Amino acid sequence: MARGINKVILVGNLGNDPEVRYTGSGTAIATLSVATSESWTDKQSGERQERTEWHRVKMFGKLAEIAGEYLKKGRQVYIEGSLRTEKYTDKSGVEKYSTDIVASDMQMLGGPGGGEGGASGGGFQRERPQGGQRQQGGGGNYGGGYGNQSRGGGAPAPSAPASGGGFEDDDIPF
Amino acid sequence: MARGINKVILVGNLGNDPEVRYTGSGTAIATLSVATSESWTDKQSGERQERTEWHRVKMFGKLAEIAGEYLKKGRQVYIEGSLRTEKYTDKSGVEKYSTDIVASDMQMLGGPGGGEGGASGGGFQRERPQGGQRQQGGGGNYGGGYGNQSRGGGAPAPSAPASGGGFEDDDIPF
Amino acid sequence: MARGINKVILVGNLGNDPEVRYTGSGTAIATLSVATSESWTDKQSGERQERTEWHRVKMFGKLAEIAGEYLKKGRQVYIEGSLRTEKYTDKSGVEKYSTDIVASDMQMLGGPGGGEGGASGGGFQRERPQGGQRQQGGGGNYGGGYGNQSRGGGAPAPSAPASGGGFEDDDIPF
Amino acid sequence: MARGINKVILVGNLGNDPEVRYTGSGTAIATLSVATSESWTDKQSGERQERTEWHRVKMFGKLAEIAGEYLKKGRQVYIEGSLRTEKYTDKSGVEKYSTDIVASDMQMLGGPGGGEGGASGGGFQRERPQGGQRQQGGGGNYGGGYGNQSRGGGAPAPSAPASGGGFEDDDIPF
DNA sequence: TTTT
DNA sequence: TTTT
Repeated sequence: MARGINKVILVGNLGNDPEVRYTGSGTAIATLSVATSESWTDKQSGERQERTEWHRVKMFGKLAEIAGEYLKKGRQVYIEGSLRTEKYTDKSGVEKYSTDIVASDMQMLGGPGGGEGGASGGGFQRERPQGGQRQQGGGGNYGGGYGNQSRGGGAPAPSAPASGGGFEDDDIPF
Repeated sequence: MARGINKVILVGNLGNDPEVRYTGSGTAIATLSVATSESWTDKQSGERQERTEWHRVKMFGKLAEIAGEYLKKGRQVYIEGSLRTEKYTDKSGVEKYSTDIVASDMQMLGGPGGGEGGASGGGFQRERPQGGQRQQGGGGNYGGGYGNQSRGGGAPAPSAPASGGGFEDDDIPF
Repeated sequence: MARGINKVILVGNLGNDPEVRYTGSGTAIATLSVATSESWTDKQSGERQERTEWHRVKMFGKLAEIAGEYLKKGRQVYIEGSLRTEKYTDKSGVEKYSTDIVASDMQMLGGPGGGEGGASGGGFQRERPQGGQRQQGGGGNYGGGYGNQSRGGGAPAPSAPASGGGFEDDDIPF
Repeated sequence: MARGINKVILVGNLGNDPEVRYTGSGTAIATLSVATSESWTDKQSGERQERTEWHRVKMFGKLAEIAGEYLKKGRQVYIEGSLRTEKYTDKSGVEKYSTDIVASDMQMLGGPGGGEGGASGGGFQRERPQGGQRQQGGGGNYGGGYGNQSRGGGAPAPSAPASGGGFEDDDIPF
């Protein structure tokens, strides 16, 4: 359980192709660099200004694999995740902090190459949700699959109603 | 998979105790009425105005059970979910539309009874996330458990790395 | 001030060109129909399923004008707004409810025509924020300008339609 | 205008009273330390784990003043803002990065002292929105006022510190 | 009514 | 390092 909400939503463009690595146990880890930018006209100078913010986004497991396969430099993406700040000591012994966004959901948007990138692979479809819930919040993007795994730790909650358990639509008293 | 993001975030108070029903197969379904309000001063009359928006929120499974057990009228909650509009025909044969928020996450906030309501029950804890991902977006609230079940359909995605699979912290190349 | 958060975030495609109308006082009102969809494989039948959710989005003022000018059927958009449910009586005297999303921010995403649609008009740039705050939350999209006006009252943006200008409720063509 | 969405939503508790400073031109700047935490049961050890994430949140102007007046250590808050990473060189000449959340909206939630903290001050009410728009996204919280000023430039709210008022970068005590 |  |  949580005490708190720690949520980040980004829509931006990749500055580079994703970097994908694998852990000893074979879990993919992707790192993305995502730019969000804005521009405005300076009131005093009247000049056009621009500021770009770069976000380091980490993805794990299936989501990382999809990122590695379909995302490319320049591509526009929607990312949902949470902030995680890590403290580390660099080679010179200096303590530093680094803030990442750990993605729980990702969705490719239009843009360069935007058209062809749909995850057509057979492994990513979502299965029929239980509980009469055809529709799911935030839902249905590539994070769906990995979200499962990562949010709740692999096994379904013990108390979850058995799947395939005769939940008929006309049972649903909406 | 999805084409699109359909996300609602509410922080509001319950107008009533949740109504909980059960499907034939035993899945709990809770309906909540959540108020979000705002007030402002009318520019012309200078009078104080207020508008309250009432949201009908549906929850399923474990999340519904927690709502039924811990949420009470007046309680302040955080809700995350998605919009679902249903078309139905009322008793007099009139076609109507009804828009619900299907919750994927919920978190009790302070307020009346706010202090004691933490889900202390043993069944709701999240298990250790895999993939070196100690932390999860939005995550970690009561929706975590049910999110699993509902987002991906019970069983973990087949391709998920085996849990308990020797994923050591020092494997994580952050 | 508010007691509560009432926030909607959509990424979807327009089912039609926006409909733009004007109030008696000249404020533009745009209505958009935005689809978010998802698909999954039914666990029992093994068949591919799809569900599309249609959202009615309202925009006002500058934001509505930009929508009318740049958005087209098929276009992918990011929308941020809030839920507003209206009760009304139809021609046959039946009470009905209708839930809209009142947009406070909008951003055109890639997709059909995605490349050319940037708001190049001279009136929409943001000026230099004060307070050392170069960067602003959510900020910087087309909603920025109108958000000003609508979120805080205060001094309407110079280009905003004059307030107090006979904007009667029955002018509102919802 | 923007190309991108950079949005953070937090619900957490303050680790300390806010620190409030003022720039040379009189703009308030508040720094908050907000904790979001989650706990889970480690699958291997079966032990209870907890991880707390600390977020540094910056507020400016009116929002900062409200924070300074009403927020206290332990208080639960809703924060909406955007990520901003600053590069700086510490005293020993080491380059470091620091990631803040620049708040655009804030709302006090229940909790210690949660009941009494409503912004009763006369200056914060929102005025009647124009355009038939009684209701506003996310809107209506304390960020409304300052959001105006910071999001769009345009005409600063009347009570906003004078723009162009010698707010130099080296005034900014980040 | 969109999109993939 | 992206994008417009």
